[in-house]
Amino acid sequence: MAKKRKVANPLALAVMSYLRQQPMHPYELGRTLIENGDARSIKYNHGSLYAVVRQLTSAGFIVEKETSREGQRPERTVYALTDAGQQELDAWLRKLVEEPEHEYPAFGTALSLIGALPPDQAVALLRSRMEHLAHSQAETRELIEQSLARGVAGLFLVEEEYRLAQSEMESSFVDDLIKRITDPATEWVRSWADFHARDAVSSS
Amino acid sequence: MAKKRKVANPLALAVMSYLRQQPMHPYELGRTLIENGDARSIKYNHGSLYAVVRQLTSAGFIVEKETSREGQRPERTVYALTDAGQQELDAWLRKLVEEPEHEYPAFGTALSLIGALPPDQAVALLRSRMEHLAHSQAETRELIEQSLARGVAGLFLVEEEYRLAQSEMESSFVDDLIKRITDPATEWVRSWADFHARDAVSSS
DNA sequence: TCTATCATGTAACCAGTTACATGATTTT
DNA sequence: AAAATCATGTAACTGGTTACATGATAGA
Repeated sequence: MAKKRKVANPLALAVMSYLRQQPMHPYELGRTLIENGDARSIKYNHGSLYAVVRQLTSAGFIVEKETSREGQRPERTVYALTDAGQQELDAWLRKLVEEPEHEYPAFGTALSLIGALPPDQAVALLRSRMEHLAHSQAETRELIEQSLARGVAGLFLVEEEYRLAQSEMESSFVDDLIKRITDPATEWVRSWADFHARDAVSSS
Repeated sequence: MAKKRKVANPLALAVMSYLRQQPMHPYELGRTLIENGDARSIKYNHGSLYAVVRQLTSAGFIVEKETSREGQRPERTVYALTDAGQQELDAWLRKLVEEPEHEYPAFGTALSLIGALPPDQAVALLRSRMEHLAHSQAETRELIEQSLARGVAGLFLVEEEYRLAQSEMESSFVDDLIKRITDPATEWVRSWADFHARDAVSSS
């Protein structure tokens, strides 16, 4: 039974990673995350950030370094990474890079229950999905090009390239799936359609 | 701002989908989910199931149909899908099939922070990942074949095929990434390495 | 018969989200 | 000078997970 991380939210990983460069206060962490574009791969939520910072603190991975107040603004508490934090960051990141995790993408869920829709409807929806995918791919490609043009190093685009590759593979998968469903030679479509034929009759 | 679903947990979708076939009690829903293999695409947790059932009930998507007690076993409460539930199920499933969602796969997170590791370590870990991927692909392929051999209809394997396709694309992406990192012609690797060279010296 | 596993559910706890608060700065 | 937005944080709520409880059945 794999030891659970004391703090499991990916936001915490980003927080530790930023704090390794330099101590910061939470709000600044959030801004960095956004500006940096990391919020595209790590779900960011203002409220969660403070929660995560609290958790990291009580786990001993970060410490309050100083508390300063400017004028009448709320206090800004600056945090720094501890030694334990360093180690946790390193171990966690390595694990993430090395070991694939079992995940639950929404489209997987959709596919596992798609039988609940009649095949012709499923096909129509899948076609529509293809268009959505094409749009978002175009956007991602543009984002990558613009970034390169602005001189962003390739290292920071790998993650977008990954997103793009995923999306492209999904497109071809869906394309193929549509073909299979609409191909009269695919035996299982028959029973699928029959199953729904009953419904259609009884609900009319 | 997209209307939020009253009940958002994917488990709820599976529950409604099963209840459309026939009324059941929660424990049976759980068993079905496992036997059926749907737990591979929908995260299942015994406790969450009861939570979700409660939520669906108070949202009016399912109702308590009867409560029976056999011997001294705990009561079994049987639930049935309501009309509102039917509609919610249909709308939700369609949306899931039609609209790609922005997601946060763990490897995306890893890639967005991989710069925090020195490039040679990154490469070593990525190589190791390739092996893990190969193993899990072999398992999935086997699962698919065995299922086909047992006469499972192709419709119920689409989701595993999707998982496999994803994993395969990840393999080729990682393979390519390793090549780029180790290719001396890739300019950005230089600055990446330099960045870590400082660390290595200062921590010695 | 003792122990494990199945069958079924409840309750306490915790992580994460939504909503609120409030001074400072910029825009209209 | 009113309105909007930024900067910074806290607090209440809720969804989901872990842990507990308990009778029934099956293996050792």
